[in-house]
Amino acid sequence: MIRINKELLDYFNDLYVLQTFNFVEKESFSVGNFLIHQNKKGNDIFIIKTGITKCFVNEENGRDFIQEFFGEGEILGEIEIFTETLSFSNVIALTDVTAYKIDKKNFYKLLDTNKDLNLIIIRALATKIRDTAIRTSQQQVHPLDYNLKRLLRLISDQKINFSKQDLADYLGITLRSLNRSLKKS
Amino acid sequence: MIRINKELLDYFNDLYVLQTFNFVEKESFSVGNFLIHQNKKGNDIFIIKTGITKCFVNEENGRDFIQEFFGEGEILGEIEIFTETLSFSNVIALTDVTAYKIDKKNFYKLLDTNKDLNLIIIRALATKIRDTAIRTSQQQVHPLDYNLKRLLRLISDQKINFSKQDLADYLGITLRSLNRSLKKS
DNA sequence: CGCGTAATTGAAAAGTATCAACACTGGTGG
DNA sequence: CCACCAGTGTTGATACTTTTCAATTACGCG
Repeated sequence: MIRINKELLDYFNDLYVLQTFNFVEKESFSVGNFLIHQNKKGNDIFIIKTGITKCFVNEENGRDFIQEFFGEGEILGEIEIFTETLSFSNVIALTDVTAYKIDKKNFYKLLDTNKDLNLIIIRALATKIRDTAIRTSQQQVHPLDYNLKRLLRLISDQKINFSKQDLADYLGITLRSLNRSLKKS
Repeated sequence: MIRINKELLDYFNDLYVLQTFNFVEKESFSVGNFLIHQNKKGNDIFIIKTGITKCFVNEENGRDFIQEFFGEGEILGEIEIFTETLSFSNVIALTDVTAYKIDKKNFYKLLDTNKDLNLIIIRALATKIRDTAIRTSQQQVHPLDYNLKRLLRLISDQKINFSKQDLADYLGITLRSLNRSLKKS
């Protein structure tokens, strides 16, 4: 449930360490800070180096829906850049986070000069589509208890503690329903 | 709700007509035929030239969830190729469909030699992610009546008639619930 | 016409949301 | 040191929504 992308992480670690491309910056975010704001224009992409983030959409009715949790090596902000649209989601640091940052112009330059990276990005996007599609179809089609059991299994593998509200938002249900289902099982 | 991708369509139309790349085939599918089978290995990507397809996941409990309807210029089967996994969904022809087809090896060759195409594919994937994310969060967070009203508005723009079952599967609800909600409004 | 598929509807059961009250925790300031 | 507060978590009662099951009607086509 916390996605990582070792391939991308390695790539940007090298890029940064070897200084083969001088436009990669490193930036830090404390717990609770936003990396990306919904409905704002984004001019940078981030590659998470350490830490965990939460990507969520805030709907007009006040409820949040968590798209996914992103960890090491995951890329953020690329959708906005490629589709030339405003951000459709927020990204917030759940732990302290460090991330590589590149602005739009230089990211395109990097893609233009490094053929390898094109395929790596394509794979990253394809994986995002696949994971998201699988998760959303399962959540839509199965009852809460079933989804929660699966989620609890996934969580037990992680070191981080998720708040109950985040779990509810991830499942697309209310906190009350989450607690009831937890009680039953 | 029926996604199209003019950029990709133009690209492959040219490729086919100008014969600049000889490994693009054209294939036809009649209504109800499968372009892609869930849990099967796929070795080709398709670009829809004409017609409309339905991409849906069949869950073990028998229910279907419709990921999306794809029309002209949309690419199919690319996720399986890029992530090197079995198909996670079915794709079926809702109308008669014609599509360009390229096998994995030649698709990679094409990507390798045509830099333009890399960015076009990246944009296509990014758009898929964005559209899917926006739709699923709205469906999870809003009540049925709200979602149905939005959907009906989208449908009215299309020439094709969707079955009630498909609409229900698209919304992730039962046919009975769809009918009740339709009655009310 | 007759058959199969799609669409409609009712009634009861199951699942979720809403509202509201209360418990626990870790600060912060008097 | 304690009172207070804000954030998080828990629980009950009730209303509402959706599913399940089942029966019936409408429609297209050989």
